[in-house]
Amino acid sequence: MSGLNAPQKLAVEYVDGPLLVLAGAGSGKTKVITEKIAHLIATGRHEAKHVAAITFTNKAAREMRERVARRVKGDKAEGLTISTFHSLGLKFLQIEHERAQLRRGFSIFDSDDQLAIVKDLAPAGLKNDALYALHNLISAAKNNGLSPEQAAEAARSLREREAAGLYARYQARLQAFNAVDFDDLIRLPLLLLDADAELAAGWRERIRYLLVDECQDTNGAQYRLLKHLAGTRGAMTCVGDDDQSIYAWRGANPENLDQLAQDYPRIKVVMLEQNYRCSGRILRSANALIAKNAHAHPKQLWSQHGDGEPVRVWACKNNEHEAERVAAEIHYLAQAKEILWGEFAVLFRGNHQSRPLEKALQLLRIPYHLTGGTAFLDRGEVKDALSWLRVLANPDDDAAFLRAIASPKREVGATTLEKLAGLAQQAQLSLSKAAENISLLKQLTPRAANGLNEFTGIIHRLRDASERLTPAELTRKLVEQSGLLAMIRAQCKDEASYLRRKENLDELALWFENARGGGAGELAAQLALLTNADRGEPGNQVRLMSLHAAKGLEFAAVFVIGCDDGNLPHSASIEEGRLEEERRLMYVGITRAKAHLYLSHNAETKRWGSVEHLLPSRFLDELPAGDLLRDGSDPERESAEKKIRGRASIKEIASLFDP
DNA sequence: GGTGAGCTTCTTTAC
DNA sequence: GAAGCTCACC
Repeated sequence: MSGLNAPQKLAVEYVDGPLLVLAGAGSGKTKVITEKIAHLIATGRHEAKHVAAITFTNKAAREMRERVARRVKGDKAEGLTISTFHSLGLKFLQIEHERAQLRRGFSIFDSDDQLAIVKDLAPAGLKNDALYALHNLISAAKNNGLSPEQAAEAARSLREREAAGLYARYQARLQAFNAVDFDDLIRLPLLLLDADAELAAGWRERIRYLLVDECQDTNGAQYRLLKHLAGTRGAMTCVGDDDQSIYAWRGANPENLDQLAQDYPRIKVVMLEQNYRCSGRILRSANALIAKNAHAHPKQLWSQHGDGEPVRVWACKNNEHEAERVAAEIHYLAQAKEILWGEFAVLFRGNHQSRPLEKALQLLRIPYHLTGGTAFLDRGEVKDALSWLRVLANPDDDAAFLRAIASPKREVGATTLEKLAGLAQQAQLSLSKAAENISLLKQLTPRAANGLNEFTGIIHRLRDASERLTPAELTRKLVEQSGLLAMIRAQCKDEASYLRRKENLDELALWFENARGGGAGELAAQLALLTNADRGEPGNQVRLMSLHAAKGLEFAAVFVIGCDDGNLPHSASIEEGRLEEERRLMYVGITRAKAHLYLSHNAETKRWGSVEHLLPSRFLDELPAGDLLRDGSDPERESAEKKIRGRASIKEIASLFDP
């Protein structure tokens, strides 16, 4: 174990009881976790198969897996669990599915599927935001580990009581579909562990040492789950930073960090306050910003680094201008400072902000990798194929059936489906099973029955074949036999768009090829937990991602774009009084940078087609003026720098490639 | 039952 | 400014 400072060393070596590591940004917390895993294994304290590290994003899990692989060689790391809370919950449910009253191949409902249930059950005519609100209330109850009954008892308003009633029916619907939603991946394991001490003991036997990253992001249910896994002996290390709590909107409860000390009075607390990442000016900016938040336990982050470059604050005309400046500056810095493409990151509040950037980077032939969002899984053709896989694995998945039966169209329309739904309900069957039922089919028009028969036939053939095929092969076969490929071919007017969509389907199959464990159904469930962030290896490419996705990463040069009031902080968060979380988000962005930091704002932006005027983010005013270099504040320096860069516009740089 | 024109409507973030 | 929805029409 090399290169650890005293508190880091203490955190790694302390294994005699529960440990809380309060780790400031850039203080080496991932290093502590990976070193600790290596330490636990190397000292023979625990075999790898009894150690589990939990993170919040798949990306963080992968990052940690890579770092552990570099640190622990050979088969020593065999059986080590590094996964997200949700992946662990999924694994738990796939093993314990019977106790959870789920059948093998159960589906995971994504946000769209979930909302569709709410829409179906809620009073007709509710607007989208009311439906979202209801779903959020259900989700909040689940995140607190409440059952529908408990939610009803806890309800403090009419709205909440109505939502609790809806929750009960929502859950019944999921049960009927042999499906779970994201929240159930935490709630159901918790429910089972609460109810069965033996089961809990069994899982503690499997997971004898637990490490939890980003502990401030745990919600109520996750916190109780981790207590189950750690048990009363508290064989665990929790790492967290309340200043980087940015997930309250999905139920995260940073007070869980304090709760730990109450639940484990013997807990040892280690503070990591030395920042190894940021230059002096960057760190001072971050410290000044976060000091505006109320703190129960203020940290003092310090660093041995020199001042470094000033933090640049750019006033841009609009998003295109901003993107062009960023691209040109990256182009310049890469040459002048010999910074690799992969050491640049452009961070933004919303994923849609990447578009102008992509254009500008393409213009300059700068390779980039866009992570974040769920764009891949949201592609229509990918959803279609996944729906087919879900029906194959889970005949009770009505949501998947409804999508699959309509892609491609086979003369089964809304009228038939409504009729089928009625018949299915009477017979207590799922849609897919009802469609296989001859006597039920007789009650439909011959044309509709034909269409359903055709569908059922294909499903049966694929299901038979699925036993001999790998998930990847099954996916490829399905794409052909379902008629999906032909449908895409017919829909696409030009060859290029056909190929692009076909490629997405190829990529789906490829993902299955590289994934391990389970049949197509299990893999399809795992896939539901992935986002764009988890696709492909980002090579030596400029990284484009949301501020949320950037947590835990570091780069030589960071551009935080769109520092506009209303965007960062976001207007919705301002209205809901979540300004401190927005400030933490900005803090996370700033502290990703090692040497070069750029914060840009815009005079105007286009929103839904029309132009909107903007003011700079209020957070920019909270930064120490002495460490900033604002546009226009130092004309002499600016003109000197312009001379060094030697070019006026991105067009001129681009013309070097395309004369 | 399927299709396209014309209308409305906007989750930021992610498992 | 795109995506989804409704409705008239084939």
